[in-house]
Amino acid sequence: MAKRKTPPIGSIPTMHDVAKLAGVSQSTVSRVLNQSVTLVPISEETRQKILNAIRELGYQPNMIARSLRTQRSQMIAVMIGDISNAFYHPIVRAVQDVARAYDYDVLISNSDHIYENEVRFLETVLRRPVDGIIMAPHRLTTEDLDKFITRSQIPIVALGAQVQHPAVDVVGGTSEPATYDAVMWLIQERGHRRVGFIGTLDEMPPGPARYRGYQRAMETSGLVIEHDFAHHGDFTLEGGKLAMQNFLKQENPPSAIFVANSPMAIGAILAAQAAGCTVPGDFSIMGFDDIPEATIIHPTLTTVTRDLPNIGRQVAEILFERIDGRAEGQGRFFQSGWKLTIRESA
Amino acid sequence: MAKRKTPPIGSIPTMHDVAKLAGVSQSTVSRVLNQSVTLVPISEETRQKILNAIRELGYQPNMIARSLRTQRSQMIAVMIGDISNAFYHPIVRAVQDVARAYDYDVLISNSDHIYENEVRFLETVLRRPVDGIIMAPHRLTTEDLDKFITRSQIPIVALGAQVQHPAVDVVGGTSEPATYDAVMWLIQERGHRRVGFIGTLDEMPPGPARYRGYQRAMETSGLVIEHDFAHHGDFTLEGGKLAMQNFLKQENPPSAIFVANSPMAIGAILAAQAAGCTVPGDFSIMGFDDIPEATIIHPTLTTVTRDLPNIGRQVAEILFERIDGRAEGQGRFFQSGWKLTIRESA
DNA sequence: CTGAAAGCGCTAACAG
DNA sequence: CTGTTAGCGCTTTCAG
Repeated sequence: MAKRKTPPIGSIPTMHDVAKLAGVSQSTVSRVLNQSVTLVPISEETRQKILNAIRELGYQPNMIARSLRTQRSQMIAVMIGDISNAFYHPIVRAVQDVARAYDYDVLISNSDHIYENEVRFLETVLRRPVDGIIMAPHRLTTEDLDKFITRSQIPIVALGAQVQHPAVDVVGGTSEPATYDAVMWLIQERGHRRVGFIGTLDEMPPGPARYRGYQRAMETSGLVIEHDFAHHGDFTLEGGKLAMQNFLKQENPPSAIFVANSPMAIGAILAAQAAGCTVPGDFSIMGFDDIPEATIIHPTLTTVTRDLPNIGRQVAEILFERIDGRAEGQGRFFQSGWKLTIRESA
Repeated sequence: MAKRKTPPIGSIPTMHDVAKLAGVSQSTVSRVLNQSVTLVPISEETRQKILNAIRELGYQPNMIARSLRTQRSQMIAVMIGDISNAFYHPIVRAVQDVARAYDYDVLISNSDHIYENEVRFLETVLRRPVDGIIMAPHRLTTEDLDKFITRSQIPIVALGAQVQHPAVDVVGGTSEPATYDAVMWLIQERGHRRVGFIGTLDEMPPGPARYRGYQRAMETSGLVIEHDFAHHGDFTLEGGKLAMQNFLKQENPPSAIFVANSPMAIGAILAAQAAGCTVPGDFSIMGFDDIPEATIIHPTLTTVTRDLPNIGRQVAEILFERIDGRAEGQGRFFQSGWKLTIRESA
């Protein structure tokens, strides 16, 4: 009696099937597939027999079984804040490219900046162990992260310096200094004295860091932040509109507004124009991150520009350094660069 | 001698650890976790002991081991054409929401419309068996798909009617009729006699279907498609600019242009304006799919509008019907609805 | 009501 | 150079 039935048509062949067809043992098949790992040589003859059998059956190794055995999943997880925000697109694309080069698959998750979703993401990667994590946490506390890290040991790279944990690598730290630069430029190059701010005023990153950069630039320049100079915005285009509408109601609004991200900056321009104001005539407006919409809007948007594809590559390479054991110990910090892209809106 | 060492700090607990702590066998733990499956009742006392142990250890079942055993991965894969194209965002978001409700994870992959990437995606889901696939194939041949399907048995739902396979469910079929409607509107409501077209003229979907809709509307109206009325565009904003530049060079260009997707339509508007032309004054321009950029551009873009979140939900629900065995047999076809969103550009 | 045992497909010692 | 064997963590008969 056969040990194993002929596999039903359409069922996926296993290593066993390959071994049977090639007339060798299953472990020999495994060896030729992982030749790099084993130092043991294999006779060219059996190698060919096995390779032929593999081709004939169209065999593909089952990653699930392999993962269970090796305790590696060949998969990394990425949590982004908002799939609609073009800021993330070049980053995701770059991460996928790097992962592909390392022969890894990518599990993408979208948090929509909601705390429950961020926690759920952590639970997911605990149940479905991935080999590494890239995330842009907005709501997660350092405590949540700490609880996760002591349980999981999975390397994490965070996008944005809001996270403070001795074990996680961080790429970011542009918010404060880049905002400072941008606001200084508005003041020194464009001669503004009354500069406003739209961004999160609550704890949600990267709100606070960008606000601090704004504050420092104003102070350095000896300018005061008047009572109504800063309005809250939720980092969406609609949020930018709402915030701008607050400025438009004011008696004596700022002449320039630094907006903490570009979708909001575009919303602000649209709201100003809807109210019959001109940009940059009545308001100079500056955004953060150079997304495609920045050149669709009229006037085109002046922005703080980071090299997003490069950040994506960096973040992924840093993660793979950990995964491959090329880096160990304390979490590292990488500051990414930026420049100002001057267009029409400021 | 202990059968199993105390798990090292930071290592993930297994069902075995839970069983030991609760003083029961591992299979009993499995039973309380899958209570719905088993019909066997479990004494409230052991149930509680086990639940407590689970809580104490913070145990989470290992999905990889479960998958190997059950031959189900609790994961679906989604292949989209272009992560930068806002068309996909509401769809991806809806799919994630539905998947979450079914307790599934989502593996997202970005093909960038490149044949090799699409093939690679198929290989990936063969090695890492997912329970279902949603894809927007652009370059894959029916033959590629057929080869895959006979090998894998994984249910597939395709977005867009370009795919013809007896086993795959399709959601789409709007391209031809919606384009027809849109072009008819340009002719009948706006009085255009000379209507042009930007889209793929090669085989790449959804180019041909939209071109056929355009053709039929022109014929029905007794209008001729002149030699230079249709230009090729690659479905990106830049591609739209290039195509428009061709029209701008012409002696006697069309007065209205139907553009096969909205990023290209925006590129066309930008190119026209850069050349000193006005929209809709010199050219009426109409796009396909209502993306956020449509209301950022000035003039705002008139589009064919599909209910994208609804399409995403539909596509996911159809897939889960297959996965759960609620649907069987022949691939089904679902036509999604559309309407015209009239704005300023046409 | 609960435990023992088999086995999903694979890798990695350990023997030859 | 190659085969045998023991699990990875889990579900699911099969016995009690």
